[in-house]
Amino acid sequence: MQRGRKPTKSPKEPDHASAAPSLRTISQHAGVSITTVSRVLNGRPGRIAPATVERVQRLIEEVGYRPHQSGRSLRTRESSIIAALTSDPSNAYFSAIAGSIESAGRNDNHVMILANTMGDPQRQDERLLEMRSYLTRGIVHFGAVPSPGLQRFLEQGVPMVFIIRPCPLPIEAPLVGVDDYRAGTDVAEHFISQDYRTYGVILGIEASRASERRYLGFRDRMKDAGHEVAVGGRHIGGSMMESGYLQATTLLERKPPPRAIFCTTDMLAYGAFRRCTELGLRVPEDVVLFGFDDNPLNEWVAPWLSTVRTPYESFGPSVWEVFNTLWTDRGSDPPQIILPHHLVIRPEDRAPITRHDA
Amino acid sequence: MQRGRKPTKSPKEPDHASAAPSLRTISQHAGVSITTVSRVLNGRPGRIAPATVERVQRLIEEVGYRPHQSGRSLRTRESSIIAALTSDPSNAYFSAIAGSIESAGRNDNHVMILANTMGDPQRQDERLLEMRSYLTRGIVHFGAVPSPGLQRFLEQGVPMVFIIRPCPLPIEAPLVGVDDYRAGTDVAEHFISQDYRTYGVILGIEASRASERRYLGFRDRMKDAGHEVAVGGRHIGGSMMESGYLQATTLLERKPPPRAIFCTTDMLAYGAFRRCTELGLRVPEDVVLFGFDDNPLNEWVAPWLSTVRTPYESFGPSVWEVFNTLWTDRGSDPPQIILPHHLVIRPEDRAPITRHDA
DNA sequence: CTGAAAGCGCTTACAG
DNA sequence: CTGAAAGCGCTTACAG
Repeated sequence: MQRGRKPTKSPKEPDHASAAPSLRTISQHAGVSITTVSRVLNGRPGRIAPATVERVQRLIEEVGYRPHQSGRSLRTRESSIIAALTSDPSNAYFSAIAGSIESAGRNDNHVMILANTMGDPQRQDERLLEMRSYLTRGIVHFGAVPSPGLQRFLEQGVPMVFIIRPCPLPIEAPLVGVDDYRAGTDVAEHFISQDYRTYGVILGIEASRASERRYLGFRDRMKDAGHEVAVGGRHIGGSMMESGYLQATTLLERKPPPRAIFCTTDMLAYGAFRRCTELGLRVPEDVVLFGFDDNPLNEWVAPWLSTVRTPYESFGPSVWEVFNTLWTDRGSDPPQIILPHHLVIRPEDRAPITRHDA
Repeated sequence: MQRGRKPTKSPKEPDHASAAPSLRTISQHAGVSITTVSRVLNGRPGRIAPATVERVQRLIEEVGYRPHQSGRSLRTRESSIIAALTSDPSNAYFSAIAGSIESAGRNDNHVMILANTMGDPQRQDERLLEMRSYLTRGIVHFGAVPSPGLQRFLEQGVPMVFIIRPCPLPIEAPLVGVDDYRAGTDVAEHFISQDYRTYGVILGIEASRASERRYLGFRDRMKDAGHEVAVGGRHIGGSMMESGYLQATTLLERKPPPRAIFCTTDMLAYGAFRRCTELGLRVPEDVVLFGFDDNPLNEWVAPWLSTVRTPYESFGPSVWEVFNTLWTDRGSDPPQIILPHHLVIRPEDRAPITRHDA
């Protein structure tokens, strides 16, 4: 099957490629130039005859034409892709936020790539390079770690926004998060008001500035009130739950054991919970666990977990807002959005749910 | 700043674009043609002088060059993107699977787009069209709904694999899942062996063939044994948890209420659990709840939930295997991989976790 | 072992 | 109001 003439067909032609129409397809059917179709598509200047617009639009609709992104972004040097990089993909709270970002992006026809860095600086850099090769318009970080690549990208002005966990480098970077320090003091305040007497804390990874700030706020307020805080340890690999379990093990061996424990994320508290039940301790009757994030599942399966609720549904729109700022007035101060938080004390009085339809 | 000569520069030139090297950058620095660089990059035929290879490779490494995906896929009419479409992004079990797929794709330099269809046929079709405009190499469906677009894409031979929930259309389509019917009978078998006497079931959405099959297997086996099964209702929108809650409400109003309830997914069981606790019923002492999937969080926060465990870590590699089959021998029967399942009965004897390092 | 050239699908000055 | 043409970065026959 040798064919050797000049105007070669496309190089590969997979079976289903025939199905994907191009600008040319539309232009031929409509009897106009591809320029015109492109302009209709983008609502561009150089106004086009209403009749033409309508005809072209109908055609586009009919064949389900969508411009090939590769052609478009090759030309414009810009894509409609944003990337969400995380070191902790199993975190359900992150999933919820990722979902909210994805939804918010929908309105602007953006698409979201999800990538796992495994919390490894080298992999993170690899991912960053990869994302650039896709001309991603923006990168969302959840749990970034310090790395040379991160530094370089930050300096190059690649639009990046950190969610919840601030940039791990000593650089002012765009952020959507909560006032971690303040939230920590709020939890301390609550503990003090309940007069729990003995206190402990279970921490996330060393590199997490969010975890650090929550802890500092908590500890500072406790110290002010003259209370000591026992530290269970640090997250040292494995899952957060495992880590919470191990740190709880350490804490609960103390004499006396802490009556109330602040965990800097719900996942840690889940692990601690298991240890408590193993020891026959009831939560919160014997040991109070206080988490952070309010994982969406809590209200169903963790009625024993008090926590700091952060509005995960708001992250999507806020991240979007930051990106828009970044895309338009580049050069201004890095935008930071601090979302409100509040304490959720459980068990709470729960009203039975009633069917709202039917 | 009017410039009008022929060899125009790139159309837009964002500030950070300078940072992204191209084939030309490398070729100039190396003093070879872009053809050669491209060949080194792809390990292509027409063997290249080892010295050249090395020089080029060093350069690539140095500047952190990665080929622009838009250029590449415009030329090859193929991308390295796979898409995961779901109607249920908040499902932690799905997140776990998505993570496993993403990891598996890593090895082959693929990237994963995550998109939410909201279970709406129209949105699903919109997403499908959009994914085609990105030339996605494959689409993974979790909870697809019947739609004209789905049908069309299936017929056009776009590589798609359904995970857990089979294709909702009467078409044989690639699948990675479990033997749902059999799993349903297994649960029934267990219930019977425990002699729980009164039985109920809480179901997912009508369109879910997976949920349906689990139910049928369960009901058939129960019927064989002469037991009746009370149906709580159907998922009719809202979250799965809410739905489980409402169906449990209905079931538990019966006289006598079911002693054991099979929920076709863990999320439904979570909702049911809340209703049980509201009514002061203990799980599993008063009401046995049996779920499906074994959400990774269960072992930490739901020691009361027995469930059918499906090996979510195996999904990534299996999905990949199916895609590879689809990409190579197109035309053969749609590959289907049935992963093994087993019952997890909780509360189980749990050995305390010990630190494996340090 | 290496390179010049064509062309994938798009957008956008430029010229009518 | 409309179109011809250039060029984004890549891969791949084809020709040395």
